[in-house]
Amino acid sequence: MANIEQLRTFLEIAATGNFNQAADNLNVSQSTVSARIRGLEDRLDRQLFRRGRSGVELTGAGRRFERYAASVVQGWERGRQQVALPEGYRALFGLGTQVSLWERLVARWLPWMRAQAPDVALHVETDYSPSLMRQLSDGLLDLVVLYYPRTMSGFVVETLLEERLVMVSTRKRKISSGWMDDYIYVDWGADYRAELVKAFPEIEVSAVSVGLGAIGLQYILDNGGAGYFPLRVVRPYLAERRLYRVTGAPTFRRPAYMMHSSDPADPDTVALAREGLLRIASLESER
Amino acid sequence: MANIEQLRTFLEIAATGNFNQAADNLNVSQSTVSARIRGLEDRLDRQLFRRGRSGVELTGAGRRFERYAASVVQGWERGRQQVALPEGYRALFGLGTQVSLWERLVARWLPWMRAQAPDVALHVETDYSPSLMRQLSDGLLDLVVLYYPRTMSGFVVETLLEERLVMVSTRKRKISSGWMDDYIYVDWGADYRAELVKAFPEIEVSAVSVGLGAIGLQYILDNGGAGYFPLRVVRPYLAERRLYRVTGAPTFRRPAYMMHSSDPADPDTVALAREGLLRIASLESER
DNA sequence: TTGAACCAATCGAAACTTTCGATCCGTCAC
DNA sequence: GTGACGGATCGAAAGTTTCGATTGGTTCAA
Repeated sequence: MANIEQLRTFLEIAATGNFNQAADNLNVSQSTVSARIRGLEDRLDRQLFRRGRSGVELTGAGRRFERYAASVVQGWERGRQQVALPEGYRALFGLGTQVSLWERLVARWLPWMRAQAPDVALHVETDYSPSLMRQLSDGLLDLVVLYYPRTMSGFVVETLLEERLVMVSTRKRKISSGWMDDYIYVDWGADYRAELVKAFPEIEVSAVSVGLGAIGLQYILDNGGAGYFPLRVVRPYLAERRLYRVTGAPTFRRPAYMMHSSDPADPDTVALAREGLLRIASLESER
Repeated sequence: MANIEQLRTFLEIAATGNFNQAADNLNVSQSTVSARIRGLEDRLDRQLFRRGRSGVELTGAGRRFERYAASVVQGWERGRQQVALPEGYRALFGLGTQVSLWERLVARWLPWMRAQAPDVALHVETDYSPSLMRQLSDGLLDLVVLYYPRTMSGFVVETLLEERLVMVSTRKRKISSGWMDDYIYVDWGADYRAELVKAFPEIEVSAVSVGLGAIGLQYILDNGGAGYFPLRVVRPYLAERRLYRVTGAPTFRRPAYMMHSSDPADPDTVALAREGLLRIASLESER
C-alpha cells in the first residue's frame, strides 16, 4: 500500500543522496530504507534512484516525482495540523509570503488577524513565488502575498501595495554623464531588470550584485556605493543623511499582490485576512 | 502507517455519507472500511465522523481535514501519472528541440526511432535553448537538439549538421554599392548577428525584422524583399525562380548540435537515438 | 596490492497490519 | 416485536514492515 513514510523516505534520500544518511535522519535501519524505496519503486513500476559508485542519485522519473512527493507529504502534515487544532480554534488559516514582504506586511498583519479572529489558528509559510503559487493551487495555503503572480484560472489576484524603488548613494551626486562605478546591482526581479536597461541603455555589469535587498543595503552603508532600494526602507537613512537620493535617476514601481482561490473553503476567513492586508498596506503607503 | 488508501476511503465516505456504500464503491468489505477509518482516526487522534442513526457525517475536524486529504490523494495520483510508462513500454525517451529544427530533423527521426525501438515511448518537447539545456541537466530530457549549446560538464555536445544561410531576393541583383533597402532581418542568433555585422559594416537597421525564419520567408514571398535563409529551405523557390541568390553576398554557416549526458541512465537508447539523428542529418545534407 | 571504510542489497525471523466473513448491537419504521 | 439498516468487533489468515546480520561492490589511502 502506498504510504506517506515511503514518500518521506524518498524525499530524505533525494536530499541527502545517501540511504545510510537518510536511515540515520529518519531513525530507522538502512535495510528499512532500502525496503521502503523498493516498495515505492515497485508500486510506481519505475526506478527512482540510480544506484551509483558512491551513494545514489535521482533518475529522471525520480526528479519528476519529487515535487508530487513533497506535495503529498506537505498535504498530510498540514492536514494533521488542521485536525490537531487546539481546543477552541475553529480553523487554520495558511498564508504564504516572500521573505521580503514578511517584515513590511505580514509581520503586522499577524497580530491584527489574531485579534480579529481569535478562533482561527494561523500558519505562515515563506518561500519563493513559484513554490507559493504551487502550494496555493494545491490547496495547502489559503492566501499568498508576492511580487510576481502568474494568473491562474480559479484564483483572484489583487494589487496590495506599490513600492517605489529609488536610487540612493552614500554621497551626493546626480546622474549625468555615464554610469556609476560603485553602483551595486540588486536583483529586484525581471520587470525591474527590463526597466533598468530601458532607462540606462549604457548600463554595465556591476562589480557587486546581490539577490536580497537587505544585503545590498548593508553593503553600501558599510562600504559606500549606490543602488536601487525601496523608498520606505531607505527613508530613515535619508533623514539621517547617511544616504542621498541620486538626482535625475528615475524611480521604478514594484507592485506586490495577493492571491487566493475564487472559491475558498472558508470564505469568511479569507475575506477577513484580505481586508486586514489591504488595511495594513494602505497604512504603509500613507507613511 | 499513514497510507493513501485510508485517505481515499475517508474521501469516499465523506462523499457518500455511508460506510457500506463506500465499501461497495471501493470494492472492499465493510469491516475493512471500518478498520481503515479507525486507523486514520487513531493516527490523527481525532474523530473524523460522527456515527449517527442513519449513516455518518463529518465532524468539524473531519471537515477541515477533507481538503488536505484530497490534496494528498491528488498529489499521489499526479505523481504516479508523471512517472508512469504507457502500457507495454520499456522506457520513456525524452527529446527536446528548437522549433526550427523540428520539421527538418526531428519529424523524420520520430518514425525512425519508433520503428527501431518499438518498446520505447517517446516524448518530444519544443522550447528555446536555455530551457532545453535546463531540462536536459535536470534529467527531464535525455537528448536535446539545438543551435546554441553551452558546454556543461557531464554532457557531450556533437555537431549534427551544418546549415548554410544564403542571401536571396525576389529579384535578380547583386551586392555592390551599399545596403539594400528591402532587406528583412531574420534573427538567426547571436553568432549570425556578429558575422553579419563583420561582413557588412555599413548595415543598417532593417525596416522589417522577424524572430522566426518561416515568417520572414513568407513575408518576402508575398511582399518582395531580400534576406538570409537556409539554403535547403529556399532551394525549391530558387528552382521555381520565385527567389534568386544575391551574388556577391557571403554565406554563413549555422551548425546545429545535439547534446546528451555523458553517463546516461539508458545508454543503449541514447546511442540509438543519436545514431538515428546522425543518419537523418546526413541524408539531409546530401540533398 | 591490501585493507579499511563506506554504500546498498538481501536474507530470515519476529512484530505488526490489513483483510475478510461472521456476528453483534443499536436505532428506526411499522 | 420484527425486519431492515448501519456500523463495530472478532479471530484467523494473509501480507507487510521491520530489524540485525551478512554479502558484495567501490573508493581511498597506506
